[in-house]
Amino acid sequence: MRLATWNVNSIRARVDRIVDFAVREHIDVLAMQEIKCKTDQFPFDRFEEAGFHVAAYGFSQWNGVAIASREPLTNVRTAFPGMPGFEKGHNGPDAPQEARAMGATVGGVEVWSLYVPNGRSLGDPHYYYKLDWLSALQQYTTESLAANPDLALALVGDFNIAPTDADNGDPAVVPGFSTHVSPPEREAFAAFETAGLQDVVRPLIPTGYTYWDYKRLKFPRNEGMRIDFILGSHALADAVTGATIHRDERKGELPSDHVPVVVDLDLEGPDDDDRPMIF
DNA sequence: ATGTCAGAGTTCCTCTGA
Repeated sequence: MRLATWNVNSIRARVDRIVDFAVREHIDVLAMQEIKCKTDQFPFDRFEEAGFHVAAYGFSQWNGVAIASREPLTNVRTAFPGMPGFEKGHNGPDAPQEARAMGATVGGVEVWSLYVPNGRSLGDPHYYYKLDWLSALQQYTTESLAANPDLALALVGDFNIAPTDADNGDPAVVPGFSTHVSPPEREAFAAFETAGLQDVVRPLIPTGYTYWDYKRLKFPRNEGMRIDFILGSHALADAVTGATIHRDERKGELPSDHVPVVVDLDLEGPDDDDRPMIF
């Protein structure tokens, strides 16, 4: 299985290049974030013509997540248990949930397409919403893997966190003043490792960014950030055979400000090697 | 220079979010 994640920054603005990419790169499962449309505005037909099933979820011009898959998606969910909401500048137990998470099972893998809240600025209500949201996701992950330690679980998407200083090449993002690099955000990211997940791309691609702001020639200057990740449980991580960050997708006409991150998975597992050969 | 985008409403500009 070839699994990809991409913050597309509006599916309608660039559906051509997204479907072209999925077909050209033989993507089996494409998790998308920031589709920026309502569910019924999603260009389902364009994906279906190319041979994909799609589940999409959005209810305003902001946020929105989707998963396209060669195989049918089952157990589609539009929130993880305990997912906090946000409304009118404040978070809290009564605030409505946003369209930031979609879970589905495909090919034996539980995949979550995630658009972690941006945080806006340190101390902003949105920043605490971000931390709460990550905490609830970590709790869900911990409980899922406690109940089923061999679950093939993939949390993929735009985490809006640069976990190390090497992941931040944008001089406008300053430790102590900016979101994405603050210790609480980095601790929230590291907590997924405690929960039993690992970044399955970094061992194969130690450096490089996945996002470059549109402003101020950030891409030509390579002042980007690594904020898009594929985190996997041990059952998923054991199956990884390759990874690619498609930096070229930041080039050309109408690019998203993020590029796709892809992993190849051999989910047949070691049992294949034990199977007797029959001639 | 917060120098770019995308979407929607207050529409052929201004606002919000990123």
